[in-house]
Amino acid sequence: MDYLTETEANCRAREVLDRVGDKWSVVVLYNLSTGTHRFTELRRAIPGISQRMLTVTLRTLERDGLIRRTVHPVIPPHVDYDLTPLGSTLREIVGALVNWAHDHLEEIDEARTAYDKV
Amino acid sequence: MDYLTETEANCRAREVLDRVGDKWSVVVLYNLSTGTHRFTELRRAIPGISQRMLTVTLRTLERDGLIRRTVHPVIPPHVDYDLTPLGSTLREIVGALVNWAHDHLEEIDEARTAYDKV
DNA sequence: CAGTATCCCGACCGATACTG
DNA sequence: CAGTATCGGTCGGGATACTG
Repeated sequence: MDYLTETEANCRAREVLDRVGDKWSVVVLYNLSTGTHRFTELRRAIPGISQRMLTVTLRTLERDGLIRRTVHPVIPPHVDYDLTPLGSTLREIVGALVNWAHDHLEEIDEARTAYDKV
Repeated sequence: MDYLTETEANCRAREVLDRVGDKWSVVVLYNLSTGTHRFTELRRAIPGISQRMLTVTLRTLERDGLIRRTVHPVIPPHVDYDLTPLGSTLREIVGALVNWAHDHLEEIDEARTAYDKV
């Protein structure tokens, strides 16, 4: 693993990391890692996300060029979301992150409990 | 890459991802990836972080068992921070994330500009 | 179905001052 | 040096209602 200098790592990269690190982006990207999904599919797949926040998150990811929004002009409306090539370069990292969180949930819970006990 | 079911990926893991994904955690973890650092070293290394937020971030990471805080009882105070074994398991992922952000800054900027122009 | 549009509360976080 | 304490503004984000 190469390490960037402090300046490289911390200055502009922080802006980008803020994006990836907001409340819902990683989960949305993870769900789109498996392929194309519609708005309502994502809403169902992500417990707790509000309609507003799903919209906002999707727009932000689209603006950043990470996902593509495809509108099919039919009635009722049909909109598909999938990863762009740029978004696909995040697939591995996002997957690793979600797997890490899943694998270390209990360790973190234990650490918190131990910390709070003191 | 194995994909977790929606439920596995989204429920409890979201709590953990919120931690990793907050404003400063990734940057602090990244800086500690290179080894032990003192409070003021981190403060200098991370432009824009306030004293308060560095303290809060370090406490949270310590509580979650990701970093270790070592107080040397001398005057003036000397406190070291480094990754725990659990924290070390995040090293690769955090490094990949920071490198990704650094490598794709321009693409994202271009995507934003293009999106905003429409 | 896939959104907009508002309202509004609470937390996040920066600024500042103080301390063992 | 490495914090803690307090204040206050901003804004993330939930709830609700409405629409092409």
